[in-house]
Amino acid sequence: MAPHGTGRTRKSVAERRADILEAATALISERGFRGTALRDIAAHAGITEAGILYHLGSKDGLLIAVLEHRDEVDMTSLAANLGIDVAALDADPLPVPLADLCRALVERNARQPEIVRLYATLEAESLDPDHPASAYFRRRESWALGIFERAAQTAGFTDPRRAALATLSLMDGLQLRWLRSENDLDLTSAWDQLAADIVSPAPREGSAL
Amino acid sequence: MAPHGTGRTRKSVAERRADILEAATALISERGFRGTALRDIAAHAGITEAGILYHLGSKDGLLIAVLEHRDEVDMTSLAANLGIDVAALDADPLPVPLADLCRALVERNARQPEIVRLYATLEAESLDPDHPASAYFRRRESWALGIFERAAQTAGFTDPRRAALATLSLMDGLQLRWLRSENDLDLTSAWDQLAADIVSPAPREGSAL
DNA sequence: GTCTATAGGACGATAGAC
DNA sequence: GTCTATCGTCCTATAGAC
Repeated sequence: MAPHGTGRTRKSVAERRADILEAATALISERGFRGTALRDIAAHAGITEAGILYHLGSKDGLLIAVLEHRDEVDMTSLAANLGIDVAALDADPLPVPLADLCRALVERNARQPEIVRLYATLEAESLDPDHPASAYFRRRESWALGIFERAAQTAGFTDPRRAALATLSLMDGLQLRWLRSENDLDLTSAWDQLAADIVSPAPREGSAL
Repeated sequence: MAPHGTGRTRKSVAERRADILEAATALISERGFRGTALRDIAAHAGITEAGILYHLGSKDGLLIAVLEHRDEVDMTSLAANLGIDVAALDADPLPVPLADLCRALVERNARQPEIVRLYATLEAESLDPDHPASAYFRRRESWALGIFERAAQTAGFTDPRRAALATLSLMDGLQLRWLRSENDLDLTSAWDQLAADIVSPAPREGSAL
């Protein structure tokens, strides 16, 4: 059953939305949300400013749509890479140990630097409580800490919370460096080197975590 | 000898500059550089937009002045905290081991969250090569890697470069989390917990770095 | 040395034609 | 469903009065 009956529209609503979100994602990851004009997004999406506002309501609404769309895509591909169901990402004994979770995330991120930059930029920008994505990133942070903590439990860490905090922080910091000097730093191999001592629980007393 | 002879000016040029830089620092750390209007900085500094441009030349010039001013202040206080001379920060066998360097940095940062936020925000924003602070942050990154690497050498790491990368990344990531949830995270004690296994060289084979 | 006044754009959003 | 036209606001920067 088609969206509606006229049959005259060249692009469906969904296709338009996808075009807009794609253009917005690319530009916002380059210049930040506040540094990107609706005009430029419109030009890249082959539509006018008014057209965007018709589909997304406002510039803030566009940002939220971009983020939620990325979440959907990313969760699906993450689960696929881990060989588990999307729903299993919320399971309490997470069926994946910390090292595998990190490896999958890093591998995926290495393939999409623009997206990583989008999140890095917005994560910093949204530290301001007045930023439209502030609430979104607070939710996201506690979700991330949660899944990392469950993965650390699966891996057998004595202090899963601490392991989660260390791993997440190291990953964020490394990705920032990778984004700045994309040439002389390979994200995946750098991660493998740096994370070796953090990502697996201590074999015995002495190298704690 | 006073700045000049009229004796009528209520505030000296240096004082004006200081007022402007202080207001700019506070606002830019809240909203990012591109999200902050000259108008607002002027209002907070008790001056007009034209007044700021007279003193700093342009908005980009203001940003560079803010960053260079912070560098001056921060280098001085860092050296003082470490009990060494400012010039010694550039010495090649750095007279300070990695753990002490990190501890001093974290302690200082814990006392000035707004400044940490300024750098976090700008560091992300300036990933765009067109950003006015892009070159500044590239220089800063290689300076930081350099001093961390020398501190790692002093501490006796077998792979100082790797230790520097890991430590810097962990610190940046942790500070980002601290900024987002300032209430339930004490930066200094969190750092002490997370860094324990990274910041000192392995006593023997098994917990590498 | 600092101000007022204003130029000259870019911005997000709305109204209404098609 | 998408456009054109436009509003009102905000922006950086300059010129010139004081």
